[in-house]
Amino acid sequence: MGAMQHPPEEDIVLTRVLYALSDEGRLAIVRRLGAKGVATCAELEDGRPKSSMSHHFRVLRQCGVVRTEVAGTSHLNSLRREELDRRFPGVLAAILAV
Amino acid sequence: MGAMQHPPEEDIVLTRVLYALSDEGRLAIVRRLGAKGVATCAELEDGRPKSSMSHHFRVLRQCGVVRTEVAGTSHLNSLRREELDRRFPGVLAAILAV
DNA sequence: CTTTAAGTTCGACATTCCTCGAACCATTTC
DNA sequence: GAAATGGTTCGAGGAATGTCGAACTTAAAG
Repeated sequence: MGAMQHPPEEDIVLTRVLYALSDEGRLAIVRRLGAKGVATCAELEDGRPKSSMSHHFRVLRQCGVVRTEVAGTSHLNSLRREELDRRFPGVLAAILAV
Repeated sequence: MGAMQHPPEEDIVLTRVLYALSDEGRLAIVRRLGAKGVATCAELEDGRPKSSMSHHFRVLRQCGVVRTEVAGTSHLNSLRREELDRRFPGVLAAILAV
């Protein structure tokens, strides 16, 4: 199960990113991810069932906000900061700064 | 029909703003509004029917992105830049800069 | 090899949302 | 006053989304 679906940098669409971040739960995930740097799905679940978390991570992945690397049975998630900042300078930073 | 529904500055919620801007049509409206400063609904319709435009303007209004002042039969729309920038510094600017 | 842990996928249900026509309301204009 | 203008509101249809349980997959551990 190697390659998670990550859009290439140039295919990242602003409205999709904004949509992904318009969900409180997902924004919370992104904030904590921004603070921790890297985290597994399990570390960020907040009482929500695994299937819900998986859904949110997929949304974040498909829109290009999060990168997921498989490490054994765990998935290591991190923000695609550089790519996002090149494509939409300042957007993620401004949102995370709130 | 005086008072359009505008949330006070402190009630503006980031996720709602992001959601409002996650629609291509609405983001286009906001961009053109940012460029023109003030515009009536009719000026920004882009082939879409009036009811659709009205819907989008209401979404933008309710989340605090747009302010609408009634002037006769026309509605003058503008961005709530200062309020948004106080509440979420840099967010709107970064998005509009893309 | 069996069990366990970490996530994903599938399916169902409820909710929300977008789109657009039709009817409706003020305000200005003739 | 009547017609025209600029928007809003209502309602319906259809698409997308979030939530969550259940079953499944893969890798590590025993």
